[in-house]
Amino acid sequence: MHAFDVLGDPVRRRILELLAGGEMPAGDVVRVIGEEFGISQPAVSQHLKVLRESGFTDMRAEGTHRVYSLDPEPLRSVDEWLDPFRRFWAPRLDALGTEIARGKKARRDGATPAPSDDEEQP
Amino acid sequence: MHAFDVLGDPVRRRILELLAGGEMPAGDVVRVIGEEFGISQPAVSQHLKVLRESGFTDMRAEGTHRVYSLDPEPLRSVDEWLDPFRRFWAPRLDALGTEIARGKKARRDGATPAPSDDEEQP
DNA sequence: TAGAAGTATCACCCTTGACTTATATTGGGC
DNA sequence: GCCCAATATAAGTCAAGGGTGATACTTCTA
Repeated sequence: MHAFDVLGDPVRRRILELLAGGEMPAGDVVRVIGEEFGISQPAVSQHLKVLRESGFTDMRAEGTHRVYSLDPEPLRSVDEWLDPFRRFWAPRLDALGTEIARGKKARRDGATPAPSDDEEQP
Repeated sequence: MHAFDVLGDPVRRRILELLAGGEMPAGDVVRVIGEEFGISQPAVSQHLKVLRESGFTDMRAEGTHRVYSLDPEPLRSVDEWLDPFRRFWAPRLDALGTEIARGKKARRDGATPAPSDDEEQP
């Protein structure tokens, strides 16, 4: 399952938000999510499974408890996917000068400004 | 449809990448996506509809053509949703812009980017 | 005005995924 | 050793969404 599919479900997004606050046993997740979304223990368990298998969480056993924690890797990938778009709303971040220069130059040359990535110029 | 659901589809993600390179008539999108994914014109048109209705794109008519362009707002929301998680992979969230600039500079200077954070100081 | 190009919409099929209830599994305490 | 608590898995239902071919709509052009 692709990272964006995983994040497509509001329950899973909420679970990740919970885990961003620190590790948590499955039971606690079930309780909170159960209250907030009105779904059963198996439903939550299945969401935890998806998160686990897609790499969003780590899990360790502690007695009969399963303690879940956030693994940021997939979120980081999502963040990276956003990179080429970021220039649309974060003009001052990163290589703005370069981008503007290229855009102006391209326009001067009669081309459509290229979007793709940032390389620096001489 | 929630932004993350929209992004859950690889075809739609690809269309957004295309539009990040500049506005494009539906026909061009159909051609490129058709080649890359092997799906029909109606399929692409339906994806464009989803993108339009969920705010990811703007559209204007130009004769019989429909010219699509990127609207960054929803992607920006996604980016914001990531904020609370960024501390897991971005050192010094409080100065993110600065950090990115510094990283770029370091790379330009020929330094190998360190895998772990926290090796530089103010 | 007819016809073609460009695009959207319709009606339908099929798969996928998010639930449910019931049950299996495993560890701790008595 | 038993039983309960904590969690996972199984089996089944249902709705949503993505695909297709057919068709409608609109605007240029001959």
